[in-house]
Amino acid sequence: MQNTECDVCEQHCTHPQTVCQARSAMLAEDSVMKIAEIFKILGDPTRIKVLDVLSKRELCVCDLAATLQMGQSAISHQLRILRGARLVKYRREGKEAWYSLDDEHVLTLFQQGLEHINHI
Amino acid sequence: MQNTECDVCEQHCTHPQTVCQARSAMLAEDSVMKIAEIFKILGDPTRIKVLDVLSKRELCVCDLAATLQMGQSAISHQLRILRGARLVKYRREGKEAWYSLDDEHVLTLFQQGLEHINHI
DNA sequence: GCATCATATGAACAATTGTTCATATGATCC
DNA sequence: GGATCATATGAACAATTGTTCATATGATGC
Repeated sequence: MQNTECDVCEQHCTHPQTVCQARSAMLAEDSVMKIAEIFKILGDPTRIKVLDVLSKRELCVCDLAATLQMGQSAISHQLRILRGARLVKYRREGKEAWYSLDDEHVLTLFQQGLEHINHI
Repeated sequence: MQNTECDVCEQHCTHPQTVCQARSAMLAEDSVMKIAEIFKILGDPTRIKVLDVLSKRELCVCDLAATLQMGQSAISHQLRILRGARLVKYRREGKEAWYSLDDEHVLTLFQQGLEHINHI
C-alpha cells in the first residue's frame, strides 16, 4: 500500500504520471487509520451528545444517563470508547465517576464540526 | 428528546438540578444528527484517502482507483457518499469525471483531524 | 461481615456498513 | 447504427456497530 514506485495497475483510462505523483504524496497508512478512527468515534449521535453536554459541565455517569435519557449501561459503554480515544477523562469521587472533556483540543475538533454544519 | 422541562427519570444518584441545567443547554437533535453524520462519513479509511489525495490534485475516478489500488466500483460508491455530503464536487469531461474537494472548508475539517492525531 | 449503590463489562441481538460482482448508463469513435 | 470506454448503481455478503440484559466490580455505611 505505501509503495511509492509506479506499479500502477493497468487500466485503459489511467494517467500514469498523475497516479504516480498522487501515490508518492499520499498520507501514511497508519495516519489514515488514526484519522479515520477519531472521526468514526465522533460519528455517533450518542457520543456527540455526551461531548456536547460535557463541554459545558462535568457530569457523573448517572447524570449523563438521565440527561440523555438513556440507560446507564449504554452511556458507560460509550464513555469507555471516548476514554480510549482520549476524548474524555474522569475522576473518581467515592462511588461516583465524574467525566469531562480531555482537553480544549477536543473542544476545537467538536466545534469545527458544528461550524461545518452551519456552513452548509 | 428536546424537552427542556425537568422530567428527570428517577434514579438514586442523579443530581436533578444539574441534569435540568444540562438538558436545557443541549444541542438540538437535528444538529446532533448532522454533526454525527459528517463525522461518520469522515470516519472511513477509504474516504480519508480519497479526500487526502483530492486535497492535492483533481483526479478522475479511474486514477483514484489506481492510486488507492481499489476497484472502480468501490471508489465510485464512496464518491457518491462524499458527493452527497458536499465534501467533493466533480466536473465531466467527455467520458471522464474529474473530482476535487468541494471547498476549503472541507480541507480545514480534514486538517483538523490530522492535527489531532499528531497532538496525541 | 453484609447490603446497597454507582459504575463497568460481557454476551447477544438487530441494524448498519463497505466491498464485490454483475449490470446499467451515457459518451465517444468507427 | 454498433462497439468500446468511463462511470454509476443495485443486490448480496461479511464485518462492524450500538443497545439491551444480565452480571461483575468496587466503594460506602451499617
